[in-house]
Amino acid sequence: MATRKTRTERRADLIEAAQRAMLRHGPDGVLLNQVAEQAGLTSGAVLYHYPDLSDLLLEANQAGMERFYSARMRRLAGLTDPVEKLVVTIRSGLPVDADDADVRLLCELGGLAGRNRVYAALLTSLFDRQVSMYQTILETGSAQGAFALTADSLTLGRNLVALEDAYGYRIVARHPTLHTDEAAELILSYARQVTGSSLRVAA
Amino acid sequence: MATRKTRTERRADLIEAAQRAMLRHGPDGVLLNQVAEQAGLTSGAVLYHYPDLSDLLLEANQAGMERFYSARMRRLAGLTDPVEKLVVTIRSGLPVDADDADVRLLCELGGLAGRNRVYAALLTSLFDRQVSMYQTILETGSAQGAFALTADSLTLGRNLVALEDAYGYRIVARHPTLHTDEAAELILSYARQVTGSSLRVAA
DNA sequence: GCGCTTGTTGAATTCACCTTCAACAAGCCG
DNA sequence: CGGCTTGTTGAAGGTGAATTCAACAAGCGC
Repeated sequence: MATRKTRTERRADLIEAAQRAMLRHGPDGVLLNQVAEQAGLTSGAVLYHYPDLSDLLLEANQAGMERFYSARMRRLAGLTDPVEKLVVTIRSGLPVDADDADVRLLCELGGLAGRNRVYAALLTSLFDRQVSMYQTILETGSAQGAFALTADSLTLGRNLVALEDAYGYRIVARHPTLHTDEAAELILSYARQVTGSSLRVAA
Repeated sequence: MATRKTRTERRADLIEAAQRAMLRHGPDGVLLNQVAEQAGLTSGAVLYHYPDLSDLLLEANQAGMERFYSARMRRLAGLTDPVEKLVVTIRSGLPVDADDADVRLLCELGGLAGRNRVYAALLTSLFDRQVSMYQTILETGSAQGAFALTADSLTLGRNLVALEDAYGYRIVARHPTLHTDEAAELILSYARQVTGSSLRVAA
């Protein structure tokens, strides 16, 4: 029997439980009882807080996306060197390993997006925000003379995010030789070329 | 009442029906009756040919992947100019529009791959085969003096396939401004840079 | 045209999940 | 401490899907 919690606490628990359940069973295949099990509750209790399961799943996925995006921004916050910013940001766009929860969830949603307009819109927005993030890094670095960009920042930003995304899928699918380090190096090879920088952090 | 067909014909029908049903309902959410409906049969008839639905789904997805890959190879077959090969191949890796059946199915499977080792292996294999395809194009072009590659062909091939894949997801998710033409141009911008070629087909 | 194999249906069964709800436990506020 | 709100359970009922199977139709070999 689960300990009684306040409305707010329980809703936060349920969002995490829903994320875990979706990782196991997929965002559209997940069952009410599976979420309840992850939360250590009965299905009735879940329904008490979220009368419609799809509302809970949507909130859980939005929360997952925001966590991913804000973690990237937070890592960026302390840095000033454009080269360091770019290198760190490329890393933070990749899953740490094949079991990375945030990226696995994003990949699941990517599949769904073809037939679910809501998730499609959310992912599109996330993509565009990440592109903007890169554009800011690239243009700032360019203005400071650290980068000599070979194309407009929109093109470069889109390609950088695209590479991250695609390698995220490969890593999550457990490619036997293409792990996080290799993926980062592949993206860096592109970044070096289009920034004209060796991307070595100044001493 | 469906007309009676031979074993082979019906199995081919069922594979197509399964593909359509998966496009509507997702590869892991699809129901036996939905496949039957697409085939114009009852669930019993489907089960007669495929006692286990997951076998049918697997065959349908393998068939989808092979069709995608072999269509790319076929488009390549008649060409001799390395520039033309590269340009055509980049195009053939993108969905024609957001409703492109083959790519939509591949995207669905990409999401699944995080928790299904079989589909993960199939997609990994498809990725690697496409990388090899690009490597051949790039190295042949390089040997013929059409390209001056800026990195090893494995790096470039992987990045080209990665870009295709990622933009496939964006297009399928109906990005408002990033359509097939724009995606092709983004990938071409990368290809130009790493081949040192304008990628204009010689007259 | 007869009989056998192959393909298909429709109904019956079973099972899993969702949904609802009456009962009850835990705090909180008077 | 007594009543009220809030959170939770467990069981009951309803629904829908998978599965099984007896019956039947369509062609093929003879």
